[in-house]
Parts: sequence; C-alpha cells; structure tokens
Amino acid sequence: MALVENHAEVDEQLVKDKEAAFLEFIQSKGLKTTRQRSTIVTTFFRLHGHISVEELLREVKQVNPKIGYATVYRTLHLLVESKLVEERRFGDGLARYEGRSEVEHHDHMICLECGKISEFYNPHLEALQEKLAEDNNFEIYRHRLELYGKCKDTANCRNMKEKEAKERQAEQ
Amino acid sequence: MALVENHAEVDEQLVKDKEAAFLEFIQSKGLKTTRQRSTIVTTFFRLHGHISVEELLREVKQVNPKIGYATVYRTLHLLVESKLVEERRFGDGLARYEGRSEVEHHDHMICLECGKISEFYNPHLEALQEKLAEDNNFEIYRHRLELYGKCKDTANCRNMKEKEAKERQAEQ
DNA sequence: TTACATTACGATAATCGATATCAATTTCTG
DNA sequence: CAGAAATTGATATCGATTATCGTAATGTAA
Repeated sequence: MALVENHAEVDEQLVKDKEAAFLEFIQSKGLKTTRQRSTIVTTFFRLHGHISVEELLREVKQVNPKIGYATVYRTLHLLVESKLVEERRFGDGLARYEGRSEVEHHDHMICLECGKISEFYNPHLEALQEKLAEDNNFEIYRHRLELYGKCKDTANCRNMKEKEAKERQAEQ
Repeated sequence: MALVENHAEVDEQLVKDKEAAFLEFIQSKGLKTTRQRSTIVTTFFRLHGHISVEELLREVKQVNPKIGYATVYRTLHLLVESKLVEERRFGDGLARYEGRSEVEHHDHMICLECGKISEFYNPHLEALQEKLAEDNNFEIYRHRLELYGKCKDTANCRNMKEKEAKERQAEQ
C-alpha cells in the first residue's frame, strides 16, 4: 500500500501537479476547495484514457462512497473549464473525458471490433486542414477527426475482446 | 400546386427514385408499404441539408398532421438501414439526417457563430488518412472530420444569425 | 373480395444521460 | 468563532430517443 512501482510514482507526481493546477483555477474563480473535488480530481488523473462519468464515479466511490453523481458531473465541468481536461463524444451517446496532459492535440482511431481507442497526430493533416479552411474563408477553432474501423493486428484485437468480456463478467 | 419551377421538378424525379429505392428495401425485408412511410420518405427527400427529427416531423405534419413522432423515428431508422440516409451528430445532442444522394462522401465545417454547416471534400485529406491508417495497421471503415470555427465572411454569418432569430420568433 | 395473420400506427410511458433544484453542510473571510 | 457564500448529495426534471400496447391497416391466400 505504501510502496509503488516507478511508473506509478511518476504518475503520482503528475497527479499532484494537476491537482495543484486545478486548485489554482478554483481559487482564481473564487470557488472553494473541498475534499470531494480533491478526491474526484486526483482519482481522475490517476486513470488513463477516455473516461466516462460512470467509470469515474465508480472509482471515486471506492475512495469516498458518499460522493454522488452530481458532484462528479460538476467537477468534470470545472476540469473542462480549467482546460485541464477535454470532453469527447464518440457517438455512443455518452461523454468521455480525457486529461489534456499526456498529449497536446491528437485525433482518434476507434476499432469497432474490440473498442480500442488509439490516438495519433500528424502535422501534415493539421496543415492540410488549415489550408482547406483558409480556402473556404473559415477560421478553425478546433476540429475533430475520428477514424472508425478495425485493428489489422487481429491477435491484439482478440485479446482486447477477451479482456472486455472478462470485465463485463466482473461487473455482474 | 400543379406546375413547379425547373429546379423543383428535377428534385421530384430524384424524390421518386429515392422512394422507389426505399419501397424496394421495404419489400425485400418483408415489411409493409404504408401511406405514412411514403409521406415521410418523400418529405425527407424534398428537404435538403442536415435534417433533425423535429424539422422533419414539422414538415410531415403539414402533409398529414396525424403522423406522430414514433413513426418518423421508425422510418428514419429504416432509411438509415436501407443506406439511403446517414445519421450525423454534431455535439448539440440531437441527431441529424442527411440523404446519401447528393454527395458521395464529405466532411463538415460547422460555424459556431451562425450555425451554418457546410460540406467539403478533399482527396489529399482522404489519401493522407489512408496512409496514416496503414502505418498504424488499421483498416478504415469510415471516418468523420469536423472543423468547428467561424465563417470569416462575417456579413453572411450575420445574415444567418438574423434568419435564425426570425425562425425562432416564427416558432413562438 | 374476404378472412386473417402480420405488421404498422399513434399515443404515451419509460429510459437514458445530463442538468437543475433545494435543504443541509462545509468552507473561508474577517 | 460567526456568518455569508459556496458546495454537497439526494432527487426531481429535462430533452432526446426508445419501448409498449391497443387499435388500425396491409398483404396473402383462398
């Protein structure tokens, strides 16, 4: 419980930095720092990937079971407002949240077989979009590119499927 | 009521073709052809752009006021299933539908000021995506690219805003 | 065409994710 | 520490979509 491996320790430093940044934001807005917000924020940044509200709530409840839906929603909105987190929607009708830390900007590749979401960034693509926008007299604030398809590495895809199945079982 | 201008006549032919294609689909699935479905489908294909369920229902009710929400939803799902129509979501929380007729594939530019949605297609962009996918061992089934920003042609943007305001008023 | 099994309709209830409300609690400033 | 202001958690509400169900329409087969 006390000692953790290297990888996790690095993460803890990052988590602390993020929490500090969040506190700064909170204070700059004249809002209050609370145990709940702290719990939610640190829990969020300990997780990786594209996290749904439900996933986050589940984790948060392991730390403090009294924290409810509303507070998680509210804190996530604050995180988005603080620019520490971005909201994403991939068409399954529920929002997912992603820390802005790990990568600057990136697009997504979503495997429809195993559900794996990977990220990529390509400067040519970005430049091409800028050029296109300019040609159309349009100023881009942000963009979203998602490639939906299938991992060609079917072995990996199969593994993910099995993992997914296990997780589903565990939930029941 | 009888004579229409050229532009609309061309559309009518297209509408008929689409309706025929839909009937073919319906029959191939062993489903039934009904007046309601016919009304909804022809009304849909007479409209252009990115149509929400509510917009379509409003139009449909002018032809047959007894047609309800449920039937419009159901028919749109059938249209999507038949591949004559595609569903899109632009993050404002409601689905929009677009005929697959007019353009093959295209991406979207969404003005956050005036709400205008324009379409574009660029083969370089498509090729670049394919290359990227290949590099990542990924097979693209479909993709989505949306540029969110602002029309630089502010005059046009302002016009749209006024038009929007008028429409809102008209609804009240 | 008529009968009848099947499918569709329309009204509306239920669902789902997200947001708003509100009394009770906590935080922070002085 | 007091008291104003903000936050919480439970839950009501919302808006879009889906499911339900009794009634109506369709299409097939005689």
